[in-house]
Amino acid sequence: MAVSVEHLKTIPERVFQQLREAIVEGTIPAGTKISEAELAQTYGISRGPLREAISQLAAMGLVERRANVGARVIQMSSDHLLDIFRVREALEGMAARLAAAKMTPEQVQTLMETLDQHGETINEDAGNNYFQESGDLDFHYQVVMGSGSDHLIKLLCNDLYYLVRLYRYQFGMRSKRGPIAIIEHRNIAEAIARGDGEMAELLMRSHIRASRENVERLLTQQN
Amino acid sequence: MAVSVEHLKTIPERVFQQLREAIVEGTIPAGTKISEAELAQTYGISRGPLREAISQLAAMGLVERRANVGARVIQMSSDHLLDIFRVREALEGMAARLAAAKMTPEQVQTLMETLDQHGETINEDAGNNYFQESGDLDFHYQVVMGSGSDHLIKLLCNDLYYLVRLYRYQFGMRSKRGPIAIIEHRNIAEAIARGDGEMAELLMRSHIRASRENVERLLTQQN
DNA sequence: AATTCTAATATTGTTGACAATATTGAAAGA
DNA sequence: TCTTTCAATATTGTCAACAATATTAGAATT
Repeated sequence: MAVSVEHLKTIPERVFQQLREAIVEGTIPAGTKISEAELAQTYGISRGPLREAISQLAAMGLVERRANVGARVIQMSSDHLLDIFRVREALEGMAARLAAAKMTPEQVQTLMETLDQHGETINEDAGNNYFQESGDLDFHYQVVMGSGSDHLIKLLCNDLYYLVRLYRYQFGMRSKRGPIAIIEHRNIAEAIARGDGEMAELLMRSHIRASRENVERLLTQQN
Repeated sequence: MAVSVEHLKTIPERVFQQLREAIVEGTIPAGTKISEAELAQTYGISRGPLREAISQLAAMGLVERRANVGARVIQMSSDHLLDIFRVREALEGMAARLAAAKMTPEQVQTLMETLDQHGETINEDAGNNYFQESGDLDFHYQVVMGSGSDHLIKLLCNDLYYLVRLYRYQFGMRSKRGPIAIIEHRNIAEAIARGDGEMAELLMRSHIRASRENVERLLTQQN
């Protein structure tokens, strides 16, 4: 997922982004101790800015920090994961509702084109993999941006979606919901397109709830 | 509002809390430039830990930071304020739903007692002031804690409620919704008590929406 | 062998000095 | 008088050394 890199002005900002990506992709595996000395050397910086970056990671829940002991990459539990889905259901439901009222015709147009593209891709690779990884969040991302709510954008795009990506790397589930999910996406997009916020919220919540229930199922059967 | 002070282990944590309180209460007024040198001297610490504290404040949206320029206390706009209400509606609606499923009888008991107390208080001072300030957030706080969702607790109790308090100090509106609000609180609590999550969510959302619409009204008539 | 204590080591927390950037204000030119 | 330039100043960003705390390893004791 491409990330806009407008202002890597300061070292903490740059290192924060790099560490975040490394953690999300598993380059730094779950549970790993974050050694300040080691990382400082790796990035060729001093420990001051590094510590600020680590603070940010802790604030968004990617690492857990204990005083005088250090930080380690979060290890996501099932409870934690399901909890994230519930927050997403609430926030993204609201985002869809607002998007229906605020999205510009251009944004709606782009959204529809994205869905067309996903439709083709999903036929190509017979389903789930690519979609699960990248396309799904693309859709959600656009809806949230369309809501025009700075708070929703920050909470979802800057924080929660990174946790979602982390979970996908860590748990690595193959969901098979791809074909169904894309239909649900289309229904949501259409509700947004015709300005029906009530319905958009309803459908978005139901979409995310279904996703959560699917994960719940997979979790119980693999344990 | 009393704040649990278990771990002021490290300087950044302690100073973060102190600054947060000072900003919320207006001791450091909106728009004020945060001078690192000055504050470091005030608190008798060096700039390193102070900067970490400021980063945390920026992460939760209490100050805005620009590279090589500095941080200043946020000045809340009407849009910003209304945006917060929408996020609250989404998150607290979900919190109420979960609370209905998860709250222990003891927690429900405590919640009811809190409401009784508020009922008396509100009769005493004929209405709005005390309630608006402290009691209202008490209720919401308890519901969120009862949800058992770590993410909701963090987002609401650690972040958003401070912004809400900041707005109350900054805008200083007298709402007159006190008596109505307390009835709504009671209805929500009863839905939670009988385990009706669906209804609890509905009522909580409607409660917060009414609050937002009230603020919206006050904003347009005073401008 | 297991446990407790202690000293050595390693890691995080904090500081003060230095570097880089932005702001200010006065002088010069239009 | 207004604008522009540029040097002086102040402020933020970064670093490397020092202090405080936690972890580890080994010796002593049971």
